[in-house]
Amino acid sequence: MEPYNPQELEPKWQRRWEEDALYKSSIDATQPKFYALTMLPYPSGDLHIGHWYAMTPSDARARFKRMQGYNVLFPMGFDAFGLPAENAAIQRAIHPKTWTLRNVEHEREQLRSMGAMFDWEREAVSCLSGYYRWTEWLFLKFYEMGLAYRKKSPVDYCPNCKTTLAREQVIGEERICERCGTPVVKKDLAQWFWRITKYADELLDFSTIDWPEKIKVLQTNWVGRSEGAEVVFKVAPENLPADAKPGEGDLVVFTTRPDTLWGATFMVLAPEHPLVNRITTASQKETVETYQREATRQTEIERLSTEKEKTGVFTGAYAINPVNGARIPVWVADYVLMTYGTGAIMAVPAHDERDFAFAKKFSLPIPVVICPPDWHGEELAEAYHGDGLVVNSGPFDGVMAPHPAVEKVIAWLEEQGLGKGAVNYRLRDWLISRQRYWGAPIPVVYCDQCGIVPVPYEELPVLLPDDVDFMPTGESPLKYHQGFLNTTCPKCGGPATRETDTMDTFVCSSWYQYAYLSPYYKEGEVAHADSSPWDPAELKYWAPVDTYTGGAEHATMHLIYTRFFTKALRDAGLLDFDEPMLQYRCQGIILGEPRDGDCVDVTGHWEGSAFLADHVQVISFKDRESWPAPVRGETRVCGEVLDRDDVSLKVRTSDGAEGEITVVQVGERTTITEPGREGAGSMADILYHLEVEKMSKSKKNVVAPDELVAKYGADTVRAYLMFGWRWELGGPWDSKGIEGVVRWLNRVWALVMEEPYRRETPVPEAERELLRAVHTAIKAVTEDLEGFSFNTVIARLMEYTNALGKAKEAFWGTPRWDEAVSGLLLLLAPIAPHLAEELWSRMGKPYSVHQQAWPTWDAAMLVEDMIEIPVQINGKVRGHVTVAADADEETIKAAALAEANVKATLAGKKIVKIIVPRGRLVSIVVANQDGE
RNA sequence: GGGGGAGUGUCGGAAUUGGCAGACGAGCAUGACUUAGAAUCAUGUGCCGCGAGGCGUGCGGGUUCAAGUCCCGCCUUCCCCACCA
Repeated sequence: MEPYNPQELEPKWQRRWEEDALYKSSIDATQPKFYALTMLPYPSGDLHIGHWYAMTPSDARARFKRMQGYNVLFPMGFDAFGLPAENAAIQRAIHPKTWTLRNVEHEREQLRSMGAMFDWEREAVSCLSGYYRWTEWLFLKFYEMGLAYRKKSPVDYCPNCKTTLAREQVIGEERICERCGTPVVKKDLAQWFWRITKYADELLDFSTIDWPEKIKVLQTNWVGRSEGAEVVFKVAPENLPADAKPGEGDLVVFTTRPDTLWGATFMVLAPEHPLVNRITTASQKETVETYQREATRQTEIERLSTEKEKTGVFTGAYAINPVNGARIPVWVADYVLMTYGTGAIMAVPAHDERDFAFAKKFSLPIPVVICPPDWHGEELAEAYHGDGLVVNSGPFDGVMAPHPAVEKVIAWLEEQGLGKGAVNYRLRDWLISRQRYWGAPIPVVYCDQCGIVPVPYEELPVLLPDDVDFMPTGESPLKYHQGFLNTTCPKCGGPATRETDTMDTFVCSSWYQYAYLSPYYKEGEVAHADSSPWDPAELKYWAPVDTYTGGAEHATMHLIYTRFFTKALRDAGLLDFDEPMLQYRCQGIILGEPRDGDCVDVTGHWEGSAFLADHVQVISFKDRESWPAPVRGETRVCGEVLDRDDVSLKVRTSDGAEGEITVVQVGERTTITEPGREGAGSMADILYHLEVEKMSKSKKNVVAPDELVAKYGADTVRAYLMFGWRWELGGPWDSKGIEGVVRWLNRVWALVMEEPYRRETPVPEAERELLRAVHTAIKAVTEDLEGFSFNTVIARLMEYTNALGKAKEAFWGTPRWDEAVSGLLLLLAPIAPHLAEELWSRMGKPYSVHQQAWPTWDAAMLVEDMIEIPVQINGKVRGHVTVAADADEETIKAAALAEANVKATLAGKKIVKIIVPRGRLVSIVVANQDGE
């Protein structure tokens, strides 16, 4: 038999499919459309196994949909603007464009080797002017709509990336940069923002989309809507400066619990609150100013202190509680944030834990909660949980809190003119300015006469100049490019300067799903305000995306931005739906495989507790069988490397769980050799012991898909990535597990290619069984592909392959066999497209397997004639009986009671009842003779 | 502190949504074919026990004829948010 040779047949079919434009997608009104999309890669130079893990199941599903009769669009492109290109330019004197396009070229080839059904005619690369002129166009549109504005404010700045970041791109408590992990600092800068907050409420509505619960929760928390009231407290008149304007003393606070207003005993302002300096009394001035300075510095330094002891100072001023006229002190404290609510709070120490802690520390009044004497246990318990009846609150005593007390108090505040119902969000407007070169220019000009002037639509694109000098500091070269910088004002014709900031790359990827529909639309033609960035006919047919797949790490970045974009584009009249992706599913992450370290055999001598090495001999972890036994001797140390840095090795110098560890110092004069390796080795080449960790180049635990494809073929890699893990969870790579898939695909090959040595005569029962296996497989594979359960898809296909292996001797050469094997190949086509195509053609079937209809199952074929059902006695299985599948309950009961082991177990027991649920199981309940 | 995942053999993971726990693989063991190995094929493989049998889905309760699955109370772990008023 000719062996299965994926290295030969995969490129062959890839060429054929391309020649025949098999995956070209075009509008066809007679067919239902299906827009399948998977997140596009950033062209960093090499696709890693994670890209394959994300993309191949998505491809399999797109292929499945196509066979089901949908007109499928499955495009691919590159998110090609971004910092790494610019850093490469600085480090290696290569232009970002050259670097990027070279990487695109390479990754495109890698993607082709996957054998995916990407429609390359629709490829879009975001750094090309044909693409980014529409990104600029959209900026102008948003500006026109009032969705883009420029504002000076304290913003997050990454000192390493040398640029500002959006709130979403600052991660965690350490407030580190999403890209490089450097802690960000605050800077006061004039920046461009997009008014995503306008859509805050709409972003909370997921009712029309099928997205994972996890992502919906993440986005909901990110938007952080809270309902409550704004209440106006007035600063005591004597604390206001003489030049105070009317209304200046109004201190607006936001609270979610207006029903606790009567319990407010003091107020707290954020240190940055504008009123602080106006109301602080002369005697408190110095204290307050010192505190403000410290608070500013605190936000700039890392705020890592886990012990968050409350700090604050008294302003000397008082305010009047509007609901009861109480005169309460106004404090300044950094636990109140200027960026949330109004930067001022009323403090209710009886109700709020933080207020309580603050009041206690500074001896501020804490009112005692008084329970009415007639409260019972239940009411007290509720009060303990924050629920209860309102007390000491004027007109609201006796009302149930928090509801309906909150609503009643809000209505009352509005009636009295003291406040109003209000909603607050955690979501901030999206800061899109980046102080870097490699991004889409912000199409705006600054004129001394006219101020901010948008570049006219007709003048787009504002091109990134190629002839720029990159600074080692990373500072944008656009600032020094006179040709780019100096321009004339489109309004008055006078001299003006261009905006040198570029847009966040997340802007480019916020609309790429529409860019694919007609890439670089109308390139070379002049655009106008009423143009469209895409072909309206394509949009009408394909959009929105039906199924989107990609990493969950984008939950509060790309995935929220693109929803915002779609809503804004809808309001601009550019499209007529509300959500970009109707269904979204996310995959997990493939982590590095745990491994032993290399073994080192070191000669040297001891100096104190450290062993100084003269010579290090490395024995690779791959040759574990030939490792010498661990040693810790006077002049020799030997064992597995557990860890490594530039100058030392941690070596495990004893067997067993305890693991004695010896530190080996490696100096200038130490020589390192490895058998089979030319020349002197270096510390960086020594592999150290790894637990499960993320893949990274420095740990040398990266799995390269190209190598796997070269060794096993793309179909095997595809199938293994679908089989090895629950797709949505991911997990550590297992280099042995792939062998199971190799064996399977070889069995599939042999199934079609190898005549059986032995023949059997088919019996009718075997034929029914074969048919049942076909239809069972069709049903399971169809349902599991639909439900993104890729690992069980493969398991079911393996089972089916095994069943065919058993049937082969009896059915080889018969129409039944042909039918059964064809079924397997059709089900296999989305998973292993090359192998399926090859075997399909070798069976003499018409090209192409990918243009065949997906098989359907017949429910009648799934029914078995005889079934084996378990018999339980008091919940334990005591035997099995085989009965006709359609046997009635009485027949089944009789069969069960006649079964030998059941009979034996029942001896001397009294049957209480017998249950036969759905005819699939017999459950007998017995009691002992003595009635127990 | 708040929110959301996850916890099943040695490992990856299955379990018509309450119905025989461990599908499908990996690994391991034994056997066949080989001078030998690799490959392949066959068989076995949750744990304890020679056996009958008992015990088993993070832990403790509960509901039920029947619980990995439902309810109550915990533990561990990962992720997100966090002086958010």
